[in-house]
Amino acid sequence: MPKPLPALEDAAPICCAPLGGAPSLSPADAVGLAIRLKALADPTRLHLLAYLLDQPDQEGCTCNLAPIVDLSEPTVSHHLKQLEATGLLTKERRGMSVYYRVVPEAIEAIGRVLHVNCC
Amino acid sequence: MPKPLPALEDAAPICCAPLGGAPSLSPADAVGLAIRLKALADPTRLHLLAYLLDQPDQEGCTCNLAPIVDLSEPTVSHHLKQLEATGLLTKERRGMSVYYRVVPEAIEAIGRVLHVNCC
DNA sequence: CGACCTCTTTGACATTTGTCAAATAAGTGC
DNA sequence: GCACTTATTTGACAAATGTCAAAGAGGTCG
Repeated sequence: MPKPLPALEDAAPICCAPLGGAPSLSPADAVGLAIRLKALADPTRLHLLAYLLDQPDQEGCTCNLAPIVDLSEPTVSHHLKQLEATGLLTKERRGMSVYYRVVPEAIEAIGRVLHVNCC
Repeated sequence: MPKPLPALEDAAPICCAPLGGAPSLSPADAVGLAIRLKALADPTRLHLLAYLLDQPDQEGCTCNLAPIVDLSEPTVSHHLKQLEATGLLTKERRGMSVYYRVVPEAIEAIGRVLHVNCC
């Protein structure tokens, strides 16, 4: 039985000790990191993030994003929900549309954990 | 049908343009990055990597690692194989044992892609 | 209200994943 | 060769994942 990854609320707060650091990765931190990495580990979600990062205001709405990745709106909605659940995106309703916006610090934070050697 | 992620050979060589960079993430790069991130996105594999990074020589053998993560040897072997397939570990047989060693540059490279804002 | 637009939820389905036990492979030493 | 140790492969299984169509929810505007 593959240990089911819990929702992020149950996981440790934002993980930051580098992977090989002095206080070795605790099991809870490993789970928290894994959840965040898994949210990132999908071509469609990476594509969505990259697209949003390239927008002037780093945001976009579902109906706008679905054509970009060439998937149905429900599917895109599903991906956006995952990205939001892990804090990689924020959502905001404005009128009829819902705008998703990148949280660059969240992406940065994950990147920092992977800094094993150099600066 | 969830597009099956191909083996890494088919994917782009080591990915390095930051996610939000000028040449927006190509589909091939997205797949390559996703494969690597997915290899990382598991608590057990993170645990294994963290443990290996903390060893003086950054290496260990299967029979040594299985107790660390409290899983059967076949399962650990399976995880190690994935890490090796994505270039995060190298393996080397010495006598009866097989030693796996971390490739810190590979982890670094992934971390760099996630550097969205600062230096 | 009612027609319309945008987005999310639900239900279904095939694929992938993590796990183990059992069998197999690779190496050592008698 | 044979017994033994270590590692991997195979086969099975439950759970998670990515996808869509259909139905529902939330807003807008006539």
